[in-house]
Amino acid sequence: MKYPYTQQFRQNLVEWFHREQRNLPWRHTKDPYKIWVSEVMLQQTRVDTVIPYYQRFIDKYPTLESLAGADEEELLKMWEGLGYYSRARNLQAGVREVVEKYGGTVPNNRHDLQKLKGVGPYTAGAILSIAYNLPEHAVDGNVMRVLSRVLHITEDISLPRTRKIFEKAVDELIHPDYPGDFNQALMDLGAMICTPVSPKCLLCPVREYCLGFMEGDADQLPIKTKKTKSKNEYYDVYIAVNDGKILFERRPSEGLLANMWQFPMMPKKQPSENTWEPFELKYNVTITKVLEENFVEQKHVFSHLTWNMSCHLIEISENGPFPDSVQFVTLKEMEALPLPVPMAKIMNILNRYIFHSPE
DNA sequence: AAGTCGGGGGC
DNA sequence: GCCCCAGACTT
Repeated sequence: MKYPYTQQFRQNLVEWFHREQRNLPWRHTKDPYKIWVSEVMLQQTRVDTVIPYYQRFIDKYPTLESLAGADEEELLKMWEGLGYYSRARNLQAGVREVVEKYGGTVPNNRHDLQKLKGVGPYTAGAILSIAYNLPEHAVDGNVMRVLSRVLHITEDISLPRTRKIFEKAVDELIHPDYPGDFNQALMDLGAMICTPVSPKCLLCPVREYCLGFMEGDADQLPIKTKKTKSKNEYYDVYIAVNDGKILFERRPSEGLLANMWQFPMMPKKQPSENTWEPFELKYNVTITKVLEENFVEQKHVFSHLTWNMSCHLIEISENGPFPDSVQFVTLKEMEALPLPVPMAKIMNILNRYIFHSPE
């Protein structure tokens, strides 16, 4: 049976949005480039986290051309702490494609947009509807949650194919006069009212048209089965000092935390495994003094794995030669390098140790 | 379809 | 601790 409240739902939702929408930095522009930047940053990332990054990023790269010409390490530094760093590289690659193939104008059709690096079905729809005011669906986790309740859709949203059901639903529901506002209204509703736990149905502007609310099981939706299991990884981390400089290395250009910088790390199968000699061999250094054998134990949880790091503070002799990815850097030089959060944590502890140590 | 890819906030 | 977030890409 067909959903009978299409007209009222879309109208009440958009009217509510026009009254209650959040004041967000990227809502003061229709520049497709800036909308694009915001949407990429918002992938799997909360609004409150993104806001300061977005503002710094637009200040530094105010135009598509400025981002196209940016230095990659500087770009990564701007993204530092935001996570999913391939987003930054893909965004720059996409922007460069637009400069080269489309003369600097962001495409206004789904076909060309989705061919750009880092632009998938959601981001394409968001750019099209918000920047170009076109009636295109932009289905994310938020929209699936809201519409699973409104339309009482009980398909498992953890299955990739389920997204198509919601895209079709949006195609029918979307407000033809305010497509961008409609899509953003679904987001705001999901963020403020139709929340994952304890949805505020009594405050909802469209509860009269919500099948889930009528059934009384809105808070049980959406159905999501798949659960992620994470595994433990163990490392020795060597903070290796020589003449005021610290041994540092750039991670490989692909995979986890690609191209970001770290203290040298030796993977261990067991926490008890000893990697001191393998470390000397791998990095071609000699340990001359152990300053703090157990400097700090640091744990860092990623979405799919956990790093358990045993950090050691040592002095080494500079043997070399070293590959390009390995360098001695001063604390000052280190500040300019993009560090993943687990390394920034260790860095903070090291700074406190150096500058505030009681001894 | 399942894994990979960060980090933080809320409970 | 666990869940989820304005997802995309690879295999």
